Amino acid sequence: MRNRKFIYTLISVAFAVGFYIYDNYYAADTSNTNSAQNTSTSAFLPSSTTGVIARHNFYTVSYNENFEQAEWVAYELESSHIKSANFKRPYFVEDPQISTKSASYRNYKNSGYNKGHLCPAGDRKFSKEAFDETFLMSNVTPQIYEFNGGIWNRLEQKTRYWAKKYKKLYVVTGGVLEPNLKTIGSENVAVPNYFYKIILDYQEPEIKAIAFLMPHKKSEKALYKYVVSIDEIEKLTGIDFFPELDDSLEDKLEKSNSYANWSFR
DNA sequence: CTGTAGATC
DNA sequence: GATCTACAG
Repeated sequence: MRNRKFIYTLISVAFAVGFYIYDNYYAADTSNTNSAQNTSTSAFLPSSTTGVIARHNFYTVSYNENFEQAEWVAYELESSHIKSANFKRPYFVEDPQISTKSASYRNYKNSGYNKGHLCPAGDRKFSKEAFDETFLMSNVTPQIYEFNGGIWNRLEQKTRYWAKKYKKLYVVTGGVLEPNLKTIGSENVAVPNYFYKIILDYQEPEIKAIAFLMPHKKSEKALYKYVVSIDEIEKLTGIDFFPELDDSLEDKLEKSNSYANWSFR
């Protein structure tokens, strides 16, 4: 009888250990195989002029408290991320990782400006968690309706098209934060006069980059009209965009304002 | 896709 | 304030 009890105990322990191992393996496995994880861009993060960086699960923010918004938002965009799920939009909430508090959504109410995503919700549709994470107020900037839903939306769609075509992109987006901008709300959220988006395709043999600088206004012009060099955006923002790149490659990519390698379809 | 506003509890 | 539905480019 004592033997039998011992064997039962042994079996129970074996199951418990087995489950423990299985559980941990399974947990590790989902985080590794789910391409949703760790897309906050560990490589190629720009420099931060503020030192206030929030690493979220699906994108990274450098926040500038003076302007009550991000100076940049960076993330990876892979072809596998592009999905057409129809998630319900959640409410915008403050970013818990910003100690100085990201701007409240109340600043935008009746301001005449939309809450424009920097990391678009449409780029994070591979999971509800990723989608919802784009609705943090640190990922938002004031944009007029005609810009956000117009040429800016066109640029975001083109970026998704390139992600599908070129497989994997590193994207950096922000408003140009400069003195004397108009502000909205009680917290004085600055309204940028220009927005930029920089895209890196770090894939041999043809590593390529493209940068856009757009005036904050309605436009029907072709997207390529807004292509500039990364150097130009660095001059305007004081941000070093790809410090992790090999210097000679960085120089070459950043001084170019050619879009020859990018298909505008 | 990108968004907002009004009604309701 | 949260939630639902309707609507606009």
